[in-house]
Amino acid sequence: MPELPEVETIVRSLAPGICGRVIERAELLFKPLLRRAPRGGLAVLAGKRVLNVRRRGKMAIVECEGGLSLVFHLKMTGQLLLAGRGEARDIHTRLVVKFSDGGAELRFRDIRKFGFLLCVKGAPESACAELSCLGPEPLDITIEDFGRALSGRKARIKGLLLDQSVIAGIGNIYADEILFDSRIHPVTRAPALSKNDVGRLWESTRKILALAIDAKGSTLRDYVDAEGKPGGFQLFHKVYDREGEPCVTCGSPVKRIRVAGRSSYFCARCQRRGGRDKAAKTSPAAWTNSAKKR
DNA sequence: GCCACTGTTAGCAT
DNA sequence: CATGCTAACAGTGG
Repeated sequence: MPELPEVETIVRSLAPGICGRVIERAELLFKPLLRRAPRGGLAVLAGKRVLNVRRRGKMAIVECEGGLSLVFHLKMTGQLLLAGRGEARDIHTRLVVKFSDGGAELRFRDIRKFGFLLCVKGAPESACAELSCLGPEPLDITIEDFGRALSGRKARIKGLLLDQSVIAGIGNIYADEILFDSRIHPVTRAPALSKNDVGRLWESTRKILALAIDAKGSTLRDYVDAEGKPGGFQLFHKVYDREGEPCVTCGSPVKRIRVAGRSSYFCARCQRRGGRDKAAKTSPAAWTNSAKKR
């Protein structure tokens, strides 16, 4: 489940535990996890110090000496965990990174085996397509660029929010929560969004993701941070996984439909179809145009 | 037991 | 090109 807030929480909880430490060796327990690596594989990491841990979209990046980086995608059930060398590991552990100080090791655990790891040399953003194809970070993007990202698109807004090349880091849970907060129906096509809609969507995106990070992410099932602690934002979900329960705003039952191949929860009364404020209907492109004028 | 469903997205068909 | 399904995997719940 790790979406942007969960990966951000993982990165923040992992960084103090491994930054500055020297890697002794990495044990790859499930070979297909490693999608790409320099010749010789993960052995190149031996003796390298961890310099930094950061997030891009839903990916976690561990930057090491020698221009080497580990890029993790956790997909549905991946976890990055700090664990003492003696701590029991289960059959779902796919990678173990040991440090020469003999302290806590980094483990990648993944039940469904969808997750992947890249070991790249050089600036990760230019060294791997998985990162370079990502759209802007939702917490960094300006309202003008957000409108620009949607302009010219004809797909349903929910699908676009989930499209990592449009905007990076949003997944099924937060897409639904963001759409509810901005009172936009998930099947609304981008061209039907008014300027006002796009403005609210931008604001809700920032608001929901920031609140979720504050709460350390949402734990539905597998997600925990590097210390094994669950998040708390699931307690604040207003529509996700609440089919049939009353809308927290108007009391009408939360609906569930299929959009972009995913379960999508929304309130049919609060989230009207085809964009909200028809009177002021303006395509997302208007954001681009009005932004250029200023 | 069988079937539907799950937080993602690459790959393929339209 | 953009868009929209489906499969990849393992587990859970009806």
